[in-house]
Amino acid sequence: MKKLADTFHCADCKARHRSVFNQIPLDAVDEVDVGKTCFQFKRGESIFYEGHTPQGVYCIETGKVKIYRTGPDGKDQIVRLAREGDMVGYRSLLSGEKYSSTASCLDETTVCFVPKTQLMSLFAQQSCLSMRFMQQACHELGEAGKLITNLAQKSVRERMAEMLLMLKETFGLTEDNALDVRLSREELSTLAGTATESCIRVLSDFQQEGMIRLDGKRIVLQSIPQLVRTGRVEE
Amino acid sequence: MKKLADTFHCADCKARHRSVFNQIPLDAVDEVDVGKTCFQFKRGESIFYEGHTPQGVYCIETGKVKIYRTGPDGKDQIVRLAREGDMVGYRSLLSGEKYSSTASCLDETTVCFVPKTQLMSLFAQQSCLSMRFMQQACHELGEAGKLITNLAQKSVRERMAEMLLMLKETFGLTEDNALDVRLSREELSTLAGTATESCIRVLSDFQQEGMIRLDGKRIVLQSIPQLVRTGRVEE
DNA sequence: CGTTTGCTTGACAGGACTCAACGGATGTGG
DNA sequence: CCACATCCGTTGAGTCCTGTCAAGCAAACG
Repeated sequence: MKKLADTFHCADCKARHRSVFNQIPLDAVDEVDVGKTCFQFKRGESIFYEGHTPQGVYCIETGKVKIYRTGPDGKDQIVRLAREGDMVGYRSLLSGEKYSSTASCLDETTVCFVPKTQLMSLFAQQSCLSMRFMQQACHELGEAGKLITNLAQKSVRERMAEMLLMLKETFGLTEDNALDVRLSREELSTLAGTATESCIRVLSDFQQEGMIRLDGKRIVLQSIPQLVRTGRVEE
Repeated sequence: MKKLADTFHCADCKARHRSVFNQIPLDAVDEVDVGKTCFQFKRGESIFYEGHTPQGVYCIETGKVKIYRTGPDGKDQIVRLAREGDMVGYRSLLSGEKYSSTASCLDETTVCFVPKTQLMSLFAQQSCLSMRFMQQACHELGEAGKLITNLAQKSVRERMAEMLLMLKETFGLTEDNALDVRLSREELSTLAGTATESCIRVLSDFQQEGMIRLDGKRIVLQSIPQLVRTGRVEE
């Protein structure tokens, strides 16, 4: 982790259009910079830890982050993924609880830290902002409900197919249709809520069935309709 | 479902102290009544349905409600329980989505319906209110994360123990330590994310081990510490 | 009082996890 | 730049948990 000497400015941020700050008029957005500190993390480093007390929120400027909880056996469960423009750590701050999860970087990641006091003053100044945060929380709550139903009702095979599609939605594909994230087999299994070995077996099944092609850590999606069918994804 | 001729007044509501409206000063709380409609539901009736478009939010005046999603096989998964003072249906309204779940009454239940326009005008008038909604959503998001980890990592036995404790927290106990909710075996299994038969077997195991006593639909908790241990509940 | 719904038990099959072993990749330090 | 160590990915074997199917009985309900 490295504290950056000069801070990024929200006005310049490429990810602003997809962030919760996107409704704030351009001439007021400098207000968000007040009190801000920027950090750089390497792959594997953590932004915050389960059990600690939140002091503010982190907005991802570049990079990819996994948010996970550690279960009673010490096994991890990824509950959310985030990329540039996404907010992390706001959940616990706003509910007034300690962090219930750890945020760890999947890539080299730069984040802007907005302290609690500044966030609260922003809420007071920009009434649309608390609305946007609320929307965000409510949207994620819906996503969480979906995940709950899937974990409770779908087979490992179905969950794996769905997970691959979710990764596509979240991080997109490279030119050759590979998922644009670097995740270990263990992280994939943690996402799908299964054992690493089961995850590997299902992936190789998918490859034999022509749905995907494995190329080291890279996963190329070859037949999305087939993945949708095996994942029984609605909509 | 019965539309009530006269509406309840928030100022008189016994559940107001534990609702999201509890920060609004008493002399301003009548504002919440504006545009309100009150309904009465019998056990088994639904307040809203998955797929429909939200027009407002429902605040429970008396009664108990389950919020559940229907999975691809038509199997239900309860994602949340609510009681008097709790808000239902706000998630979808505020994220601007259709209902992702159905709310169904476990008891005779009376609710106050606050239309969307009125809620928005309340947000504008009472800045603390949007803050309270946000807190609520963020808190539930934490609960959802807990549920996700449990479903992914715990055994049916462990989840059942945890569920019984959760029901105790949510609805409390009668004088003789029975859970103060009426849930069928099928609803219990839907809560724990398991099959009805598995649910029944685990309950009868728990009874033989002296943790609980079954008396028809009533479940008497006899050893809470033992339940905590078998559920591996943290905190 | 018949019909339907819910509860319970048994038998069975199969999915998914655990344990163990091995080769390959990755990374580190001398 | 090489040797070593560790981590990661993969495969096989075995077990057990958990879901499904079927049937009987009790309870609720109109």
